[in-house]
Amino acid sequence: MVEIDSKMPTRRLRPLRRRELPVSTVRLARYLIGKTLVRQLPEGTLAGRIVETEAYLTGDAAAHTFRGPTPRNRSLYLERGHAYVYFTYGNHFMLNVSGGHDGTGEGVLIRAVEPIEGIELMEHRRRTKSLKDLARGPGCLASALQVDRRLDGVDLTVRGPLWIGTALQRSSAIGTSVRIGITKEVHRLLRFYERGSAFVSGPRRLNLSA
DNA sequence: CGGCTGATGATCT
DNA sequence: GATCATCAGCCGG
Repeated sequence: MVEIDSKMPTRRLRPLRRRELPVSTVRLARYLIGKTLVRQLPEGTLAGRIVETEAYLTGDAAAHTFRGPTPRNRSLYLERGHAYVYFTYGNHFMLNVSGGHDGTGEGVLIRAVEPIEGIELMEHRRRTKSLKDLARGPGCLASALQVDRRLDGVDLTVRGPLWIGTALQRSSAIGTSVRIGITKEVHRLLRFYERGSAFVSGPRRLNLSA
């Protein structure tokens, strides 16, 4: 039993309840650091510890909702705790958690996780055995966890194909920086990461101070 | 490690 | 037609 448990750590988890999620999207982005992202597939369970997030807010020119609702971004307007998955650069899916109340177009981009469970499946999918590179960066993360548009709109607060569980281990200090890969609102400090984690993306200079 | 570049296609103007 | 919340590969230091 002990052995099975160590290979399936997500057995000990429960989904986060919606009322536990901060309504403030900035607070949600910080809150999600250290929590567990779980992907359940017929072949097994994949899971990782969230180590890097970014907030995208109302009135934020870098947010997909800046010009209002469109068919693509409608999931961002759902009550907090739903998935917004979109496709970009011709190759990659990105996973967000919707923030705020129903009708508020905010979200948290999940940029990196520390692999916890289903590592062999992730290695196969990503075609690398470098643990730290399996889910480092939002496109890599989506590929490793087999996240695609079919998961757009799913409720992340209930056990299902994709959900967010409680933390397995406490997070160390959270650092703050500018967001990565955007061309607007570049100065805003809306990226959050676990300090000292080897699984965080981005240039080293963004991963030092608080 | 940091910097640069091409790939690739959905989305919105 | 431009843009894009990226990545892998390649180069120089």
